[in-house]
Amino acid sequence: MTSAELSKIEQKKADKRRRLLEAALELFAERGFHGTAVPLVAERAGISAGSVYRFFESKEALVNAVFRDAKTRLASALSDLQLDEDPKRTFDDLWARLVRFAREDPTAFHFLELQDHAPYLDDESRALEMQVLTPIAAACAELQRRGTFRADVPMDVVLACIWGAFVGLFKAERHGYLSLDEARVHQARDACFNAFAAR
Amino acid sequence: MTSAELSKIEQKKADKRRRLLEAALELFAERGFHGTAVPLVAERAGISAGSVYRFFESKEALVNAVFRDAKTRLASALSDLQLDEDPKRTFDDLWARLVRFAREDPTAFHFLELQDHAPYLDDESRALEMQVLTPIAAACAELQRRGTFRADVPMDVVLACIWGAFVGLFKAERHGYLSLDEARVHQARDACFNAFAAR
DNA sequence: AGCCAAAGAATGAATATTCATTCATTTCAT
DNA sequence: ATGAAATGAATGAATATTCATTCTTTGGCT
Repeated sequence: MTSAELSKIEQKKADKRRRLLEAALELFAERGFHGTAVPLVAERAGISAGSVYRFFESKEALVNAVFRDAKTRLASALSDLQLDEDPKRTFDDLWARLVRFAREDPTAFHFLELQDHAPYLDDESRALEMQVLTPIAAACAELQRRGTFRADVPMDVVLACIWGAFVGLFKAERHGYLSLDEARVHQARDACFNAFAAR
Repeated sequence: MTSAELSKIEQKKADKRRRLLEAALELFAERGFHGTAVPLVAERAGISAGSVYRFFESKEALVNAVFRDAKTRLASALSDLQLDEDPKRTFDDLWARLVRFAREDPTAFHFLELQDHAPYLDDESRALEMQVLTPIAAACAELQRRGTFRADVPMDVVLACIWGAFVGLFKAERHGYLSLDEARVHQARDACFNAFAAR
């Protein structure tokens, strides 16, 4: 067996794994963990039910892998946030990255929104929760330090409100209450900024 | 049979129904619909598994009843919102009512947050979704009409952000990211107001 | 009142179904 | 031809729902 052939097989295997993760992401996002049957995931991924267990030792292991995958993608969308001279730019950059993730990976966004803090997530998955908040918190903290954001409102409150508003915005769009063009996304962004801007 | 005796039995039956709805609310909020076994709900309600079906024809019918119950309570917490002379007062009243509901009925709040738009909700339950948004939308619309809120940001966006921020705030508290005293709740309220206040 | 038969409510074991997981068999690549 | 990979029917545990039985209440009768 040549190394080229080996890699071909590895590639095929990796591809199946990817399809499996994607199918699971879609179905879990749509119907929840307990509401999704493993054979259905297998079918959507184009593999047999039995083969699922060649990749993941249990349904729980699968959902944790899906979670880590999605969370990691979100975290990397927020990594290397630039702290610009102009504080508003810093905020705009943060917001733009969030929007980009929600637009480019809407299923992952939906999944993370639903499965957060679920009891079937293991410790390693739990640990990842922070990793996303950290860069957002850092950006907000910097805005506070510079006096752009009011210093009297605790970090936690700022974060919860901004993140909540963002999630609410895209959830409303998903449910058809709302259609978000770029102008509206910018209005919402500026509203969130103004909410905590020092006067 | 006297009417007093009749009412005693009716009362007992109504009491069981209430316990059943409450147990279901708690468990569904905690573990989700598919993650909750009917016999467990029965046990927590202090009745037998079989008796559940004397009250509700199926698990789906049960979850829909729970949903309507919770949604109705939230709706009534927002009914008769006062439109004060002072626009800020109107907003503060709205916010205070939301806080009151989230504090007095946290399980219902949590449940509604999770089960919104779930596929097992029927048309009647879906119809109720609006009922809650309506008074909030009316209050915000009035604030826009009076020029307190900027008129260039669409209603939908204002609503989604404020509701999202509110939910995010209490979700963060539930997850232990945050502890909310009255001062912080007021800060968040004022931040939401400022977010959309005309300058 | 006090008793009794009929109706109704409640029970929880039994049933039917669904679903995660396993494994004997087949397919495929080398 | 051989071993790894894949399959999907078989397994068994879990679970929604049913139903034969038990218990409670009711309302007529003396």
